[in-house]
Amino acid sequence: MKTMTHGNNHYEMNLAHGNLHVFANTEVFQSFEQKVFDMADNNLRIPRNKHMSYTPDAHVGIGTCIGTTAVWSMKDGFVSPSIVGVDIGCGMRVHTTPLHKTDIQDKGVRRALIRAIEQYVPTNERTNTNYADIDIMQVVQLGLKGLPDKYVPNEQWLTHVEESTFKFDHAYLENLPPKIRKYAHGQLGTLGGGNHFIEIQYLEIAEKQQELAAKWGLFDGQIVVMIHSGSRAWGANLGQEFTKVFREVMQSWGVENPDRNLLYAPIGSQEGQTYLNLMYSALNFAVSNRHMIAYGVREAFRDVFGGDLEMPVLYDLMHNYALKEFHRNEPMLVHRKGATRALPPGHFLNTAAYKETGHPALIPGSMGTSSYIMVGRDEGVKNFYSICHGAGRARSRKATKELVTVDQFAQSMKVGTEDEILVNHRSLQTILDECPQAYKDVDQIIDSVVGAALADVVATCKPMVAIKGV
DNA sequence: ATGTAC
Repeated sequence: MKTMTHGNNHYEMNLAHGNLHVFANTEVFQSFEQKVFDMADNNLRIPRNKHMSYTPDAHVGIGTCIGTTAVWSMKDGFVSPSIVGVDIGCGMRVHTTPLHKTDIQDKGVRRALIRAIEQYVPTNERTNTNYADIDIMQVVQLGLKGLPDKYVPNEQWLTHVEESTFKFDHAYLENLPPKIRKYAHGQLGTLGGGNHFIEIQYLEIAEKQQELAAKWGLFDGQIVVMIHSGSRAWGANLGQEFTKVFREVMQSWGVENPDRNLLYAPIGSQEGQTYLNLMYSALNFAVSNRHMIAYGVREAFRDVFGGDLEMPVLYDLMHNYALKEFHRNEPMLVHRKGATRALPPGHFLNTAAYKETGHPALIPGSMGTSSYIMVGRDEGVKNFYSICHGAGRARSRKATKELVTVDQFAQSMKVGTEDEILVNHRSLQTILDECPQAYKDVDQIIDSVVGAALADVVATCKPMVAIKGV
C-alpha cells in the first residue's frame, strides 16, 4: 500500500479498490487501527466513487466509519444508507444569549436553568412533548416552514440554518415504513439518548478572529446554548427499513461486498430514489426537532431571566446526511457520515445570511471538554468542504464502562469545585459511557483540521452545564 | 442512533 502526502496533515492512501484521503496530524494518523482502512477499502468497492476521505475523528461504524465523506456524481453515482448513518439528520445548533459567564457562575442559578429546561424539553426515553397544534406530516414535508407561526420567534430562526426546508417529491411518502408515524408527533422537540446533549457554555474568542466573531454577534465570556440531536425514531426507522430494502435488492442484482452491513444502490434506481427522497423527510424532522428543543430552552431561560430575553440562532447544521451539491462543474451527491460542512467566505453554497463570512461550523467536544465554533477555508475544496464532527469515539460504550470509574468521570467534570460542570443526572453512572475518556482528545482533532487548512477556530466553547438524555 | 431485537 502506497501513501502519498499533500502538504500538512493530508495523506492519500492507495488502497486495493481506490484512494482514501485522510486529514490528520501525525499523532492522530498513527493512532488509526487497521480496521478503519479495511472499512474504507470495502466502501471503495462501490463503483465510480469521486472522493472518499476520513476526518481525524474517524472511527469504526456500521458498514462505514463515522468521519467519512464520500462523493459520487449525480449522473452515474450511488447512494448508501450506510454512508449516511442510522441517525439521519443528526446535527448541531447554537443559540447566543446576552448573558455573561458571571451571570450564571452561581450554582443555584445553573440548577434552576437545568430544572426549567427539563420542564420544556423531555430528556428521558418515552417522555413526550404535546404540541397539539403541530401537524407532524407538515413538519416532515416542509421542515421549519411546516411549524405554526407561534413557534417561530422571528424570521432569523428560518434564515440562520443550513436549510429551512429540504425539498423532495412528497409522493414518496407513500413508501414510509408503517410504524414510523406512531411516536413521531410526541418525539418532536425531545432530546434523545446516546451522545445527544444540551450544553450551556461560555465563549473564548480566538485572538485573530475578533472581527468575525463580532460580525456573528459573539463576545468573550458570552453564554451560549449548544444542542446536539437528530431525527429521533423517524430517521432510525427509515434507516432500518432501507437497510432491509437495499440488502434484498443488492442480492437480487448479485452485487457482493465483503461487509454485509454496507448497503448501496444507484442513485437512479427506484430504491435509490425512494431512499433519497424519504431521507429528506428525516432531515426536515431533525432540523425541526432541534428548532423545537431550542424553542423550549428559550422558554426556560425566559422563566429564569425574564420574558424579554432574546436568544438568536447562530446556526443549525447537520453531520449525517447526503446532499446534492454542485462541485467541479457537475452536480454531486456528497455523503457526510459524522462529517461537518464548513464553507469558506464567499462560497455560493452558503446561506444568504453567511454568504460573505462563511457559516459557523459547530463542532462538539466530549462531555467536560471544549466545543468549537469554526469557519471554513478556501483550501477546504480538497475535501469537498468537510471537516470533523466532534472528538470521535476512542472506545466502545462497553469498553468505556469497564475501563473508567465514576470517580474518574466526576473528576473530569470538576465535581465539588467552584468550576463544576453541572449535569442533570443524580448519578454519573447512568451516563458513564459518554464520559470524556470514551472519546479522542478533541484538541488533537481540531489541531489536525486547522493544520490541514480545512478550517479555523473562531471561538472555543467551555461547558458550564450539560444536559443528557438516557 | 432507535419505545432497539433476523
